[in-house]
Amino acid sequence: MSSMLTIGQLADYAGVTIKAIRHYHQRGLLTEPDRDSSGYRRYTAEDAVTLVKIRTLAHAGVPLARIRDLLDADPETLTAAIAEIDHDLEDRIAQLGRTRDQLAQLRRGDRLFVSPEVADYLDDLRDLGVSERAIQVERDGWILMQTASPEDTSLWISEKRELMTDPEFRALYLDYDAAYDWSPNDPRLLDLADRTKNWFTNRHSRSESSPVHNPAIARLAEQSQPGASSPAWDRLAQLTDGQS
Amino acid sequence: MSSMLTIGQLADYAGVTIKAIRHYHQRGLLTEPDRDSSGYRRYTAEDAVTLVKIRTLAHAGVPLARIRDLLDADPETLTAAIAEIDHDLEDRIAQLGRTRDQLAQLRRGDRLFVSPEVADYLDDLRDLGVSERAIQVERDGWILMQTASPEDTSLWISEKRELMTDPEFRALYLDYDAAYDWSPNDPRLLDLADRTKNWFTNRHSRSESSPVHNPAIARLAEQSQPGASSPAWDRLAQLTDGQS
DNA sequence: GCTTGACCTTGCCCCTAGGTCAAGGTTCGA
DNA sequence: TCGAACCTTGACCTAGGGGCAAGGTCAAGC
Repeated sequence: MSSMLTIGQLADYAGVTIKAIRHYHQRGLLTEPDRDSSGYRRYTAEDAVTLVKIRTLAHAGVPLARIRDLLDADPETLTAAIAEIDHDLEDRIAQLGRTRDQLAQLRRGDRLFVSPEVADYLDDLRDLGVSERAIQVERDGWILMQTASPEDTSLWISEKRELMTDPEFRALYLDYDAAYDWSPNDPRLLDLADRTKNWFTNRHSRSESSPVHNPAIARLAEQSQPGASSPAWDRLAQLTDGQS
Repeated sequence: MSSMLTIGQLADYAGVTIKAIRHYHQRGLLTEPDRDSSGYRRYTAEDAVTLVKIRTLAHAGVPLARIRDLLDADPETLTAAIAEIDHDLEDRIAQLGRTRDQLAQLRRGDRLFVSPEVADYLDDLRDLGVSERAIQVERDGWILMQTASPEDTSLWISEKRELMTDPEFRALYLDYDAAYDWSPNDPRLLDLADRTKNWFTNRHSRSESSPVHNPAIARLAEQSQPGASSPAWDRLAQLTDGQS
């Protein structure tokens, strides 16, 4: 009977590779057909139908073992299974859409690496004119904070945000940022150290001190990064620590 | 420095498994960090950033080897690569949508297994009142035909369609279908055989014979399927062959 | 001080869904 | 009749981890 298909013809018809068909035989999805006189596999139209079913389910991401079971399940079970598979597919499509969004964020900056509220905060710093170096140090600090106690991050962020509403603090922040590159002998360091001590004193009198105001936190985050300090900052640390 | 992450903390932060991180170390995607005094890996915030990048690209289906290259590529190369990856993702989403359509067809019938024009033809047969058995035989025949010479199928289908516009042929087709279950001694077989011979005679006189009119084709397709003949049909074959 | 549970370490084999040779035998078309 | 295109089995390879074994370590509670 010449009206039977070779494995290559079957593969072309169903849009799969020969290797895939042999794999399906091995997994018991498609029964091995009879061989012709030269040992070639010869397939029927029914095999083609089964193979198209297999291909469709496999493209939908159904594991081969499950496909095997579905192929000889009763129609209701099959219908229910297809509904479920379709649902999964819908979810996966949505997930891929989300991945595309993340990919777009990856292209644009660091929004992806921290929680949205931290990202907003970093954007605000950027608007204030804070250097990229400082922002990176901040970002890394927040990442560490989030791993340590994710629930608290939100609170800490809002406290830091409030702090930033104080013009004097903002000015100090920016000056510290700028001072990073100064010479340790720069006379402006003395003034900056003075203003820092004053700010702390006033702050203490105005409200109870909360952990976020502790400069140790900032220093911790900074020091976790190599190159996060500078001669000028070391000098500043001396000037403020020595007399507080 | 306690502000460094253990592998578990890092994994939680980035939303991957510990095993995946170790796998990324092995593949050179993430450099092995320093160990603490007890041999535990200790990670920095920078590692977290890198890991989130890796996770995002991996979710997008980028092979790990490619991710490794992208991680230390220059920004333009990266941007171009991301654009390309995004494109692929778009394609894959579209493909999954198509798979969903096919899944829906799988649920509803055999449309999926043959080309649309064959499916339309089979639907017409169904409307004509042809039995499901016969339709299955037809379907399998068309599948074999499509694998043998896909380009010609369209032509053959239109010829068969035209044939079906002949009321006498339609009647013969339906009667043959019905005769499948008859007893080989059924007197109606004689009449059917006569009408068949007459039809062929008239047909021959009306137009030149084209291959599609050759009943051998139909018989070939039928015989490729076990149970595709019956005592009554065997008798009919005798009655028509014997005298033609 | 001891236990318990949660963490970390390396190493090994296992999985899916095939792809890629290699080393032949077969069939088809010009 | 000859080369191209097919078919056969077998063995090995791949990505992206999962799971388990057989430990070492750390922090909390009693």
